[in-house]
Amino acid sequence: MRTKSTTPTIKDVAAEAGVALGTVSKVINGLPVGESYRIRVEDAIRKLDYHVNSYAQGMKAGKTHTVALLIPNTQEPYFARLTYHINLALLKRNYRMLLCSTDYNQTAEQEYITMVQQNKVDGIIGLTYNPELTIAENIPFISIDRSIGPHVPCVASDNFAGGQMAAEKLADLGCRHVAFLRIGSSLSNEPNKRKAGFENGCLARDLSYNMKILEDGDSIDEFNDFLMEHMHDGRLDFDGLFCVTDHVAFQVLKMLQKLKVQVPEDVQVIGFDGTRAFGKEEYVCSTIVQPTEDIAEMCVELLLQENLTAKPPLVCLPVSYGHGWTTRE
Amino acid sequence: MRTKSTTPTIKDVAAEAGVALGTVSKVINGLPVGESYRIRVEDAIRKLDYHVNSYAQGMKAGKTHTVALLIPNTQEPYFARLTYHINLALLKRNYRMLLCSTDYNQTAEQEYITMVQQNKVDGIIGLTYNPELTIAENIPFISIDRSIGPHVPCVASDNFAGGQMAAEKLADLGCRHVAFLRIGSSLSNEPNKRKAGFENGCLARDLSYNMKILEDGDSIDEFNDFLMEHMHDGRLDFDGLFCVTDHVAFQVLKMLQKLKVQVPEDVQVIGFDGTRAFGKEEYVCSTIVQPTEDIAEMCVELLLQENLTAKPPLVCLPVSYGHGWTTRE
DNA sequence: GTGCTGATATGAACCGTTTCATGAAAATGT
DNA sequence: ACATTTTCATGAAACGGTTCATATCAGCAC
Repeated sequence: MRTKSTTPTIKDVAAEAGVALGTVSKVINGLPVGESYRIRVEDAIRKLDYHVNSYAQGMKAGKTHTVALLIPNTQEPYFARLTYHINLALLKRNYRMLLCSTDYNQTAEQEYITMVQQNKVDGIIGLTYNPELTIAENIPFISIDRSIGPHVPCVASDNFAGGQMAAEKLADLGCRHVAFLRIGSSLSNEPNKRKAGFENGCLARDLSYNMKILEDGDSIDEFNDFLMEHMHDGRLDFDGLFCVTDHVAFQVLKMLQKLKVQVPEDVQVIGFDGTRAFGKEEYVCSTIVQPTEDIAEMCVELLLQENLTAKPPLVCLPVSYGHGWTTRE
Repeated sequence: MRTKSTTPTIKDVAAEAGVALGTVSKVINGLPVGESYRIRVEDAIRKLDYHVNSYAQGMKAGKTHTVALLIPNTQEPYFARLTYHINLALLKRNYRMLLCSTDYNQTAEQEYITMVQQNKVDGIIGLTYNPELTIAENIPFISIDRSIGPHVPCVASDNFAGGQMAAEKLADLGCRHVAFLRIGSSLSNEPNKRKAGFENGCLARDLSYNMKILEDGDSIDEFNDFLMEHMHDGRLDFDGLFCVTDHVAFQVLKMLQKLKVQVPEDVQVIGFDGTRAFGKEEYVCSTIVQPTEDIAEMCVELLLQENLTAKPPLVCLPVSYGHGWTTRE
């Protein structure tokens, strides 16, 4: 009657196989071991249904095989998509993900960083607009969409090219007068380059353009005011519209509907992100699609790559055009 | 020149404060300790910026303070919402969440369970329709939306009441002839009770009703066929429609648009879940709202509650009606 | 001053791994 | 057959905490 009720340890395996602890460890880690030993150990592992305790492993190695993801939430489609792909990319490499939703709360963000220190994660992937975030130099950090400092690599879509692509697409679709609507953080960040790219594209394709730039605190209603200003005799004085995100596009489309402006007949609209209804249906509007999966892969790759030499400060990944109902063609 | 570059340990704190290891441990865990000792230790902790290594803690205690969430993905709105709230509920209790996206892959699901054993999580919260899932009895498991076995508690919305509520709401809104559209797993599960609830509500309110029940593999186009069958002279022969999920409602609304049926003038539509555009805007359609936050809290509560005595086999939480553009009023 | 009690600080042992110095056995050379 | 080298299994020590049996000491009674 000597049933060990506890989960088997490496010691139990060693006893069962009649070998030393170190030998079992080697088998587990795929290190060279005599064939007959290997077989005996493998049999014992099977017999006992042994699984390594990765926390004990981690404690010894000083590595936790865990990466924290710092992100405002997991409900907005872009964030949900990022979370999903980063999680997958990490699991693929046998890493765990510690999800830290910050809800744009800056205090929470800093607290998470501390918590993350307690949990001894191996690194952090963070999407944060907190300007005051301080990042201990000893923790590897990859930032998404915003350059935090020279020692922190930033991964983002090629937002400039995306803005340019939006302008060119509108030009291709026959627009002559276009507008750009933006709301977001005034902090220097990658998505802000969409504006410059768009301007660039407009100049290249000889489009006249207007802009309305809001900041995070501002009311979305100001876009409505902007639209009204540009209505003459029930018609807008532009025929193409580029919104900084699909979310903004969504809100503006509702305003346009109220104003009885037909989309895409009277004005064509392009958003940014590549948001799909229910995460899998068609695009909610015509859009510049962010390569979320590639961004996720790149973040994880950069974070986990061993040779720390020369991590690039900024990686821009190519975007593509996604057709939705808000443009013709 | 004896700078310890490594992170400080409890030993360093003890040395700094001039006390024993056990004393520091007690301070950390809030156990009674002489006032003068406590102060010295706390000063030392502050001075060294010490943080406990929770993995070492966990190894000794045999607890990992980690819970696995087994869920198909984090992109579909309902799943994203669940993920978010479960994560929050766990963080609140100082637990970590290991996110396991299964993408409906049954092999992956079972593999995750194994992986989860390796990682020695303290428990699992799972939303899975895998009928073959075997769950080791020694791992605490809480199932969402589906009863897996007598020893596994199931947490869900009150789906029966939700179906009933949909019927009653349609009746209140003036409908006389209604229909129910469902696609989903044929496995016995909680969401399937929406049908019975709806029937019940129809009978109570004297509504005549039709149903179209598909199974997971079936083509969504069959709903289109159903609609066509019920079109006479360009009008549907029912004036209220209940869809098993907002996602189905979304797809059916597109079909209705193509068929030139006006919503909500010709037919009013109610979905289920409480999906919001971009996770924060208005409901994408009129809907029975699942109390996601309560479900999350309940799962976590049930999973972590110490006294294992008498865990309820099924917990149903009340739903509510969420008004969207697809119903009048 | 002695003996007893209660309160509380101490540190060795342990949790489940990995690592590495040690030494035994096998392989090779002459 | 013996010396030398190579190979490789062994198990103690360490990782950073917690626990608990033991040691220390102050307070009190006589």
